[in-house]
Amino acid sequence: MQKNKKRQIKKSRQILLDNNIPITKPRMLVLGILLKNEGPLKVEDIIKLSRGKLAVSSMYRIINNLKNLNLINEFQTLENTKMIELADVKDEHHHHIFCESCGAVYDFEVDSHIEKELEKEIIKIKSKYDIIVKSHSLELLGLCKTCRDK
Amino acid sequence: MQKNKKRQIKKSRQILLDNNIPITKPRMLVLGILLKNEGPLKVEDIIKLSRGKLAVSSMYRIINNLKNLNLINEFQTLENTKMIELADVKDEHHHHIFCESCGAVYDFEVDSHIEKELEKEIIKIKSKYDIIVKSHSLELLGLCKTCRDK
DNA sequence: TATTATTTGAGAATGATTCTCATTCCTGAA
DNA sequence: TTCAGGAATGAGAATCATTCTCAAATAATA
Ligand SMILES: [Mn+2]
Ligand SMILES: [Mn+2]
Ligand SMILES: [Zn+2]
Ligand SMILES: [Zn+2]
Repeated sequence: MQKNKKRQIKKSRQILLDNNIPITKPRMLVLGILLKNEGPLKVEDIIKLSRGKLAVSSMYRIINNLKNLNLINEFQTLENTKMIELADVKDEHHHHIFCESCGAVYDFEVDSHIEKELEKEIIKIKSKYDIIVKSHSLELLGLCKTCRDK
Repeated sequence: MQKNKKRQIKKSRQILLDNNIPITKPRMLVLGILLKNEGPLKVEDIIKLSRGKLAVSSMYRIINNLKNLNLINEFQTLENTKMIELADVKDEHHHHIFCESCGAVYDFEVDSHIEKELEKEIIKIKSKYDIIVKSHSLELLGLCKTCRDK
């Protein structure tokens, strides 16, 4: 576990170095939290997980920071709560499923062949709408097992 | 044009009747605005288009009203502004493309065969994640012609 | 038209996010 | 290693969207 933590610290530092922004305690803290919890987090969660070591205003500033560097994805839950997660590294790409009853969010990937198919289709859109498509997001809405069993 | 307006009024009234909620001036007004502008609107736009004939609080109440009846879709722009549009009627189904530069939002439909393909793929998700998928949303991010030309 | 429950309007209250600015912290040069 | 200058942070005020409250207006119904 200690090993893991060290690796995360190294990784956080590297991310900041790669992006030419100063290595500060608050930024290391936020990255550490995002690295440790791979799923998406609510702003509120990040605040809690930082256990008073981070001002709320700083947290928002840092998140916007990272967002501008395309280091994090942001999306909204069904109740319009903002959620944050580390961005996909190149190649990799994932989507989200929401349970419409309990609001849980799950990551998922589609088979690469359908992702390819999808992308082919998306490229056609350029000609139809005269828009060059840069990225896409697919979200599913459903009912998780726990909620179904109730 | 007058003809069109009358048709819209009739349609708005019918929507309210179908859903068993009282036909009131504010509700007719909001539905009229949503019917007239088929694209998605910001809350702010609806307020403007109602030209002082509608209290802000009422507008929010009515929107939530219609949302609970599944009569409208809601989504967020890139800048996290809420947008609203009349929901797809059965069968029909559409998606959105955002221009990441100017923020414009366009509706689009994917060819039915890929939509089918997509849905097939989505069904598999049930077994993988043990979630029954009810609906999906696909959003594209790109660059529109006007922005490209600049 | 009169009755009654529902809806509306106005503005207060709330909650999330941004802003401000004095203080603290990084970093690179000496 | 120390230090100076510029950038980042913390605390709380300000802003903005949305919800809440409740008295007054309105719609459905007979
Ligand atoms: Mn995710
Ligand atoms: Mn649309
Ligand atoms: Zn659930
Ligand atoms: Zn554009």
